[in-house]
Amino acid sequence: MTGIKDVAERAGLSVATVSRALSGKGNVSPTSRERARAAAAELGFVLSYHASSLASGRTHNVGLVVPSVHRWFFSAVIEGASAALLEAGYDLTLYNIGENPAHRHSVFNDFLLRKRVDAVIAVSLELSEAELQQLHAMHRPIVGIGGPLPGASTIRIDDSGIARKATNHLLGLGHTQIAHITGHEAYDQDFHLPGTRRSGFEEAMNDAGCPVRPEWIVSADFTIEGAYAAARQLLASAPDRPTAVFAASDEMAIGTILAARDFGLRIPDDLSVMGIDGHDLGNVMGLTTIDQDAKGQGALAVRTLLGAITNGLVLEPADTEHPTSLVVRSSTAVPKAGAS
Amino acid sequence: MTGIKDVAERAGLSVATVSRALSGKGNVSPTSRERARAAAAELGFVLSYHASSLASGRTHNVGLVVPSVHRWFFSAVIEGASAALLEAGYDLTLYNIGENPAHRHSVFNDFLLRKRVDAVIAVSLELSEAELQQLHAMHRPIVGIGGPLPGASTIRIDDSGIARKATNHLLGLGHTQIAHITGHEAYDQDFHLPGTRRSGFEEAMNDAGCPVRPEWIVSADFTIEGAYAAARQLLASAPDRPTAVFAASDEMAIGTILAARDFGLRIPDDLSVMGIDGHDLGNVMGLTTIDQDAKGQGALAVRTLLGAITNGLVLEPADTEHPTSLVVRSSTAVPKAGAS
DNA sequence: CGCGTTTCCGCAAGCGCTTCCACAAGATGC
DNA sequence: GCATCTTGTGGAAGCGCTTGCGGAAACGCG
Repeated sequence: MTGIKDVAERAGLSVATVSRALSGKGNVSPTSRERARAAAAELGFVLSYHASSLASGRTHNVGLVVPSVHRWFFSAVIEGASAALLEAGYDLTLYNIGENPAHRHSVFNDFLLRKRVDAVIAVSLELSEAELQQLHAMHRPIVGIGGPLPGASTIRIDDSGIARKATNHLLGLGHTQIAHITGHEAYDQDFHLPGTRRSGFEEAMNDAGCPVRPEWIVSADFTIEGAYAAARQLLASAPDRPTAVFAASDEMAIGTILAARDFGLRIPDDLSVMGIDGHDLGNVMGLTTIDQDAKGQGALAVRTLLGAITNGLVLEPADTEHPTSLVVRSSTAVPKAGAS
Repeated sequence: MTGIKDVAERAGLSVATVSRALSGKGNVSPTSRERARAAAAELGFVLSYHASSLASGRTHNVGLVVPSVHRWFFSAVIEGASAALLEAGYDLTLYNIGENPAHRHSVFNDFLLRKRVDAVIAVSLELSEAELQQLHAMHRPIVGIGGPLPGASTIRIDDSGIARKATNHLLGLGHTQIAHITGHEAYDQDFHLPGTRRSGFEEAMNDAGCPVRPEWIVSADFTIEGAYAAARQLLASAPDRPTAVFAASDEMAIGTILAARDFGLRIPDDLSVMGIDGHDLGNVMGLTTIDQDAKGQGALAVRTLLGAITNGLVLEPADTEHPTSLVVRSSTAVPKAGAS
């Protein structure tokens, strides 16, 4: 294997100068810099990042902790973060927690402590006291996405506001009989997200003077499958059916649409449906939604961290609100005349 | 930061012995081993993997190169691989190539050569000569999934066989008017996968004495959206419509089902649809499919690589065929009497 | 032209581990 | 009884870089 020594020899420079030339730090004359570059290129030399990390303390590697890689939000964040990191020359180490508690435990008590990452992005994770402590014990910048993360900077969206905005969209079309699909309570304990969106919904309804019917608030697990089942129950009773459904996520909105079709309901004629997210399938499904730009959130997290790393300053815990946008497609419309 | 030196001091042992005790290699008396462990635990000590890698040449890190993290197959492979790696104490570095050619270039010419990974898993990537060369220049074990990878071990499924199996399922139900949704030619150049599945389809049709109608073979880009558009065209002409569609992937089958619904076609009464994959949505959509266990393939790739790493032997290029299974759900049925 | 600055560069000391080697005991063989 | 293994341990030499330090060369200024 060719090392920096070989490059130095070939370039007729010292190892130190080659190191500085290639990393761009320190004063190196343009001539030497060019010679170092040329020699490295000719030899196909690429720095050993282990050695580099060991010597410099910088790993050029960011850890990304996610609860799952399958669900839309997480894969979108990964996509956004990975592109931004690649661009910056950083590696991305993925820690996919999954369902297994043992895995979760080892990620926090082992993997993250290996001093292999310069920074950590944690996505939608509600951490225990102990986990939080381990995280901070790394003494590395941390950014949380999609959930609170005490002591760390977070990127979030205005969940309550967008729920109001979504509900107002339906109200504005003339709907008054609106159901809401929220997340299970278990999720609420973690991220408070279902509850926040739900209260946004209720506020908007109250402001409009529309009663919120408790039996029209059903919960699911944020997946298409789960919402499909929940929506089937909601839509089962023909005479007493909402004219619109606001789901707390696009995946649940899609499940609702699938369920509606099973009952022969036409979207949006018989039922308007909207969600929150900006899911890729939204386009095919004609889903009206509020786009939260998950990719952008991932990229922003990376920019935040890299800024902190290169400035060497400790990341001040701060909340950044990420913008969202209403995307109107064909799943929402004025309620059919005659529908109550 | 506490280092191995502190542990050694606390345990009353030499650094060398502590290293051996913690790694489990070399001869260490049970007493010393226990003392080392205890001291490490008390200090909350976790090895610096940089230093460890530098000294030992082993990184405890595997690189996973994927074209995208969004599409089902890739995220399933990631999920499977990540769990298996976590289990083994290995880190997973994710290289998401994406659409950007510059990213692709830097992954192969830069990132992978940083000597940070012990092995590489490449998923569904058709590599150029140069990329292949860079990959092999790492001198690390490589496993390919979902596509050929010259000079490396690969894990694959019997594409032709499962296409025949799928087609035979439809034929067995009594369908003769079967359409096929294949992948675009561009994909064929890469993975040969669409072509292989397509010929499996054609073989089965020929064997059954059913004519293959060229206008009933349409292509899409393997996504739900793409197949949705393609299927709309396919299904547009009411009088002359297939009674069944076999899509080369579940995502495309789902797109087909969505399109069929737009035309008021009932699944499976008016149209049987099946795919290949084992997509999570298959359940909700009632999709008959051939499950290829992508997670299992990811896990198998990891096991193969770890075996090679720990045995220190070069991985003999070998093809492993991963088993698949027919999953019959509600999207396929005997064709309606009266349909041609 | 001399002197203080600045720029560029090489030396060498690490970064925090692993592992080769040597060595001291205790175990074993004849 | 002595020679020979085996086992457990510590010393020390790296692994392949980065970077502080000091010297040499180039520069600016009166």
